[in-house]
Amino acid sequence: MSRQLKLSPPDQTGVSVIQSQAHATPLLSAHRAPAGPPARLRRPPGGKAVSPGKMKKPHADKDSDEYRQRRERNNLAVKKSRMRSKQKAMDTQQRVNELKEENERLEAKIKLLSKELSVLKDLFLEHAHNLADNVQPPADGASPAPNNGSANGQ
Amino acid sequence: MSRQLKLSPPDQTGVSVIQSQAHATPLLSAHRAPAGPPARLRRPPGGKAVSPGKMKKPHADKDSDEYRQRRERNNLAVKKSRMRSKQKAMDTQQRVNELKEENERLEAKIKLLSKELSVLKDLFLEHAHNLADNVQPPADGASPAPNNGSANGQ
DNA sequence: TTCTATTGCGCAATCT
DNA sequence: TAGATTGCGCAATAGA
Repeated sequence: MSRQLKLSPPDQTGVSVIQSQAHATPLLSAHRAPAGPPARLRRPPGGKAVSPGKMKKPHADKDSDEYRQRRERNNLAVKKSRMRSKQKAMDTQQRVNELKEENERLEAKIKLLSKELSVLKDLFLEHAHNLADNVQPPADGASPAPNNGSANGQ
Repeated sequence: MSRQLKLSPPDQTGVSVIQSQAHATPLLSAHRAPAGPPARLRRPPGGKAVSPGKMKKPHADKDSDEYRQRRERNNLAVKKSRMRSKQKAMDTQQRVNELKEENERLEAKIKLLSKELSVLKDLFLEHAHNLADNVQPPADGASPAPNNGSANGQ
């Protein structure tokens, strides 16, 4: 992850650079691999071909038994790692779906509660009026109870 | 994506299958590449080395100008595709974070509404009692009003 | 059929 | 030292 950010040369632009030498050299060149030729043309059967005593540490000959074992283990590790990566991506997507559903449930609940609240508020106001009417005995010819009211708090 | 599902041998389960032959064969073998040797040992500079007149259609020689152009275009496409893939993964992760926040907000709102509802219900009951007391002037020893009520909707 | 997009793979450099 | 990651290019093949 950080390797790229720390060491590798900018190849994000890529194309042009590669293009210029694409035909001349098979490819790979601006990357790492201090002692790593294209890998396809590497190690032409016949000799080291890379000037002996120059490479830091080829680790082992390509034919080496140890080399193959290392490669094999790494290949397995790579597969494993990639599998995990994909699984993780799928899990994340799944998580999104779950959260979406959860959200819908919560919104529905909010809607319900809001409705209930509204109804109760109306009832409350109505009763409050009734109470007031009772406390105030009807006198004169005034209208008994204009118990109307903008009973809407929502 | 679907290639795997249609043609390639089941390696989604992966590991085990691969493992079985991993050591035996150097590498690459159960996959495609009908005419594609390991690629690392392929075309050792000096000769075709793959028995001339055998391959169905190598498309073009590795040295071919057209071949390099095709490879180059594909390499670009690959980079592009992988970039998209990673971006998508990041977006999905971001989506998860957003949904989580949204959820918290909704839950908080539900908590608030529930509390409001609770308070209002209590008030309502209280007022109902008061109303009943006023309406029913104290007489005898009978209970003034059966104003009870299962005021619980939740 | 051709061209691009995807995907599995192995390699090598790095990271842990 | 070994396993885990990651960028890369290749080849097969899916998709248009």
